[in-house]
Amino acid sequence: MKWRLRLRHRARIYALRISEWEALTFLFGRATEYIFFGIIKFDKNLSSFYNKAIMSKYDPGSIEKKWQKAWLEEKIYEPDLDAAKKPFFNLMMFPYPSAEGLHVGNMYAFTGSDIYGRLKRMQGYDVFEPIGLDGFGIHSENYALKIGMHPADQAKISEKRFYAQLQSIGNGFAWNERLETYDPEYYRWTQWLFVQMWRNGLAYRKKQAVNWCPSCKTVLADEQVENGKCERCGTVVEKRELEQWFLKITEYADRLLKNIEALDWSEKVKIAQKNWIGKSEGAEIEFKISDSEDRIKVFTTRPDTLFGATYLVLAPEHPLIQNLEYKIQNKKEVEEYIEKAKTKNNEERSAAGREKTGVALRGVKAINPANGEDIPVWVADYVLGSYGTGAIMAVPAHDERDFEFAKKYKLPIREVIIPERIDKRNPPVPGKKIVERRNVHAFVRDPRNGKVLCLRWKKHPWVTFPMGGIEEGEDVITAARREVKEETGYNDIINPRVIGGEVRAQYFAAHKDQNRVSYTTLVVFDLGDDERVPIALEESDEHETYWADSGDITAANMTHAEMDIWLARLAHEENAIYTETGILVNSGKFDGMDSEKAKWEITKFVGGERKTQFRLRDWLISRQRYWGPPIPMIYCAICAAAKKGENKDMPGWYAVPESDLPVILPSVRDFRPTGSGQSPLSSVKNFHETKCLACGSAARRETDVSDTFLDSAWYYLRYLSTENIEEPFDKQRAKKWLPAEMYIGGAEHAVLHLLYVRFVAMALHDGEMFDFEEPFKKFRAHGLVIKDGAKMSKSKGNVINPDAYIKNFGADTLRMYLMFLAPFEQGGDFRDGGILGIDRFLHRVWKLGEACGIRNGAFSMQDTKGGNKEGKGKKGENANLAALIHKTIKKVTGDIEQLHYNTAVSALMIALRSFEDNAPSREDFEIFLKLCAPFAPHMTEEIWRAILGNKTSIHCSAWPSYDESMIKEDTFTLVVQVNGKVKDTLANVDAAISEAAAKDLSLASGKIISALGGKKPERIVYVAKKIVNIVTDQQG
RNA sequence: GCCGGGGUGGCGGAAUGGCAGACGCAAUGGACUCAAAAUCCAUCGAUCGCAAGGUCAUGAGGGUUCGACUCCCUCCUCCGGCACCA
Repeated sequence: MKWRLRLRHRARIYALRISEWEALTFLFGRATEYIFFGIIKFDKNLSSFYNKAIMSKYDPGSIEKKWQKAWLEEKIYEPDLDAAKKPFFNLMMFPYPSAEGLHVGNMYAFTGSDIYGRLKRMQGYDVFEPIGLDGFGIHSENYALKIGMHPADQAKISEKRFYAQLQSIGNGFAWNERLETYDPEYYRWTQWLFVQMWRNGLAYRKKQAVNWCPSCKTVLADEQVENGKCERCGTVVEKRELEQWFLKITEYADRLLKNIEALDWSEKVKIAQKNWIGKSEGAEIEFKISDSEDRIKVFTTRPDTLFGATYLVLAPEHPLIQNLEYKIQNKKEVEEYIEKAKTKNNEERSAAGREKTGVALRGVKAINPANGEDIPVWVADYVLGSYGTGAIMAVPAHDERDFEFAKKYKLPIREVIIPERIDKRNPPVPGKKIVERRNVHAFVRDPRNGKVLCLRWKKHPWVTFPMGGIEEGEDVITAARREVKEETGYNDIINPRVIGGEVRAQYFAAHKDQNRVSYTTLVVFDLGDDERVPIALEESDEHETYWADSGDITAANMTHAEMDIWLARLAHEENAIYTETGILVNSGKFDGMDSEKAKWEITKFVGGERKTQFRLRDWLISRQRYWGPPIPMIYCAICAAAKKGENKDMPGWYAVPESDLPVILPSVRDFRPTGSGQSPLSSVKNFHETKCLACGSAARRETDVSDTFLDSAWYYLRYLSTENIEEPFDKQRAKKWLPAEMYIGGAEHAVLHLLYVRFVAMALHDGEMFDFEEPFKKFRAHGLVIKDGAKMSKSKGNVINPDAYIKNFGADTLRMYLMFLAPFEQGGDFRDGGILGIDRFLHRVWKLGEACGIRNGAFSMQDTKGGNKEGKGKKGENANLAALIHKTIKKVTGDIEQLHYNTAVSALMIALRSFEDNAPSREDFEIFLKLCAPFAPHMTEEIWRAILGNKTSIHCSAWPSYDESMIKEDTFTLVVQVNGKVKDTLANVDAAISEAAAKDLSLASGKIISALGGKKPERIVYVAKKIVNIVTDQQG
């Protein structure tokens, strides 16, 4: 595709040259002709050729470079960070420099963000749009490893390349404030941030099972593991017991969750964060161990099902297993199971279709505190050690996982919650007697044709299955058989199956004049043979028997209020378990109670405690890699032995004093990851050997580096004070510029960067560094640029580099094309073909600009005659043009505010066409040019300054405002419908027309008269300034 | 499985209760040209019809409404996110 495009483009340029040459020769020819004949006349044809000959060609290459340089010199994108009156922080996610350089996906995001910023700048805000590089981290390090370069050298190369590319796309970046996370002047403060966390008790070290990527040879945070795989390299992650540094993000779980509600952020990011934080409300309940002082605490969100808890399960990591050793009779078996569970990697543990495994702790019994029953205790790896208390009560009747496990190991299943339905067709009548009953419904199917045995009631509009009450001492199947025989006479019914448990229903039984509360069981039979016994008269008086098609057995056709539940259970048969809330049964004194109420009543009853659990876990920030900021901590073994240190829970650990920061990442030749759980720095003696700050004895520096996401968790703050060597950021400036007005970036960071950055801001807020808790007022996730139906990625080989497109068409064309593809927040398909449409558009704008310039005398060789001729005699059109201009201002402004760039561009295209037909005044054209400026900053600047002769940048000019009264039209097109179908449109109807007049006008239309065909209008609907709908009596 | 977001011409998309397909791409025809390119003009959902005009069309089916791409219900399907979280 690419070659074809290039060819076309070359052909175009070539053709352009020819046409210039042609124009010149033609001009010479005609000029001689005119001189020869002595005719002093410029005809229109000639003047247009003349124009063509003198006009410059739109050459984005030179124009773009020229203005990029001029903007830098004039500093038009550098707001005064201290004195700005209307600060507007327009932030975009900074890129991590990758091997391929900037790709179209990055450019898409930056352009979208920049257009928004440019609108705000022209609206009079002091827009601050900084840029930098997130250059530390595994991503960059792996690339350096691959090409055999040192990451620091590689960074310098990437830096140059990225900045050149970022320069070429024409964004209004504040280049003075750029930053790189690997710059010691930057990571000095990343380390400072860690020290603040440490001092505030938010950083700690702990040994636990962590995610280890065997390919990246480092540990990872939970957020960096996707489906059990490393988000960087896709390798299956293992569990390793390691001592690591964590940041206590869980301490902020509740606030992080609560604040989400009020954020003006993309909804999908908010939802992803909510899910990730995963708040669950429930209870902690203690189970005593028989003949022991030990207790097992479980967390459950369903304490209402406690009476149905028929066993307990401990996670393999659960510490109590060690305590109970003396009681466990099958110790060896249990130990083997635990050992096996440990070595299982995440994939095996979570693979689809996995089967649950477990081992009973023989000799250990727990006591269900609700009913005093002895229940078995199992160990199984479907229970996670890291969530809740690492132990659960299993309620197989009401939990799918427990059900699966109980079925496999033949553990008892006891139903304690049943659904309830209130019959909408025969609702309970207040004041009537309430009678409780146990019922059966018999579902009898004829296996030959699938038909189902039903009753049609004679005195009531009911259709039911054979049904009735269960008599004293009778079991459900016997009762169902009896009812079928009594009511229908069928005697040979076989294969009885009870489907699920009881369902409670409340209804009014009209034939008995009482309200019923029924507990009904569904029994399914197959029909054996057609033989029937005679039925009693009182039965046949009540109802007739018939066979219904299985398709007619629906909740709408059948009278049973439980029908929807029956249908769901019939579809699943034996696996029909009920996991929702309902009414309690088999639960002693709580029988009949509503689940929601029973949750807390039962918790209280057994002395449990209400508890909130979060799914979120602490942020693991150590990395056993080289390319990152060393964690600024020192460990002294002597102090540790003496239990001395800055934090009594972690004796021996000291933070590097702020005055000693940064701890410089030493330049070492061998920076490869070791794979031993130690960082490469652990072998650099002169790095880690140091003295204890407290006692002066030999001590060791921490050799792990911190996660890249810590670098990016505060970068927006540093942008404000890149020159400041005294402090990480200037508090006054932070107060002035933050929270940022707009933040644009990818949705893939929903639970990574966007969660961490909120956490860090909250922690700094609590450390009284600033007033706000949330750093970004508004966040919008941009869509992805798709190529050939797939996300752009190196492995798919469909990454598009913008450079070639910028070279061929110019950055302006590419910018506008990207924005025109699809709604910005949705993303779109990058196809080579579409760009030509924008290319044409910009050439037309250019031409119009030059024509305008000529008319206004901006060119030395002016064609006044031709210009005047075009400009005059079209007064009638000008009123419409004015309305269009105001409409376009409104549309473009509104669309940019909402990031609907594609429709803004479309509005500009419509306006351009009208301008071409109507020869706009200079003022009108300038308005149009301003509207284009955010999309095509270079070309509009060239026209604005070089052609129209303005002295200052278009990007600092005032955004045009519109006048609502100019948009209002005097007339409108009235659409006339007959029975909802358009039959006529009446143009130029007075906007002030009355309803009656509009109706009369419509009825007078010839087309309408014939469409009505003599039928009388029954009703006429009129919607002001839009539509008349004539409804005739034929309409149903 | 659960939670989001989609499904509209040959293609990208527009229209959030009122003329479905704005705008653009591609395609076709024409003008200009010795010719080509560029440019300009016209056509461009399907179908019936010589035409006027009719009929059908926004994933499928139902519903609400004078009127539904738009609101409600059921289902199909694609794309994201989470996934043994008790």
